[in-house]
Amino acid sequence: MKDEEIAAMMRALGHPVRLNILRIMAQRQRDCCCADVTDCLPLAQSTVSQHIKVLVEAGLIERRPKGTRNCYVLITSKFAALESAFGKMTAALTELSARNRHQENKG
Amino acid sequence: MKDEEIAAMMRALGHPVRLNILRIMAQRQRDCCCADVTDCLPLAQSTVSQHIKVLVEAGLIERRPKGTRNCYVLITSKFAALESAFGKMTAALTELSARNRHQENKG
DNA sequence: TTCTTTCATCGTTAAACAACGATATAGGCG
DNA sequence: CGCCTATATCGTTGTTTAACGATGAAAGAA
Repeated sequence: MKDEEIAAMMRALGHPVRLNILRIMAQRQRDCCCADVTDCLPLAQSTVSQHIKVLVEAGLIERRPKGTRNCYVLITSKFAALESAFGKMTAALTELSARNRHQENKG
Repeated sequence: MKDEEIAAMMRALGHPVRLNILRIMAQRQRDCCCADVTDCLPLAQSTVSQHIKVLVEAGLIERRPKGTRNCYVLITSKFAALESAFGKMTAALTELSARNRHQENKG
């Protein structure tokens, strides 16, 4: 996973409303459409739709047209991939950082 | 860890240059100052300093004045905390999402 | 066909971000 | 003290984001 892609997903997750939207979508029994999310938030429908679009474009959720509504589902594989990539990055940073501190103590 | 804090860290990580800066800081042997980072990037010093500020304010790195320079070190505990929070969130989302799909298949 | 519902998109506004060059401050050196 | 170095901050510019109300398109009901 390239930095650009990781950063794009992080950016999509970098807004509390969008974290909330993801939880609402996950908690919702069965289908979850835009109106369901809007009902749970003090935001205009257009604003919610815009946030949803950001999540779709980041590849974190999927749109499924269903009659007159659009249902959204999480793409769990993408969350897993991001978690893995982030974990690897954190491990690398932490390891290098620790090694440097070790040398610092010696010098 | 609250959504607002998670989102703030995610936002700070949501730019490829900042991911790069973190790697540069971690890879660097011993101290890492602003000039060291700037040397590795095709960006103005002021721009790099600004990115560093974002990382400091997100609580991901720490500034340590050292003579005429400022050294920066990763706060590994914050990375661990974020990784943990993100992992929990992902697990919750995935679990709920899977349960809903299960019920969907039944209904 | 006509009305209703759902929702994405448009247009707007204000705020935040990203990049730059220029400036200012603070620590060391002569 | 005066000079140099490192770097944070200022001011500017152009871009992106976040929020809203209004509009428009598509599916279904009357």
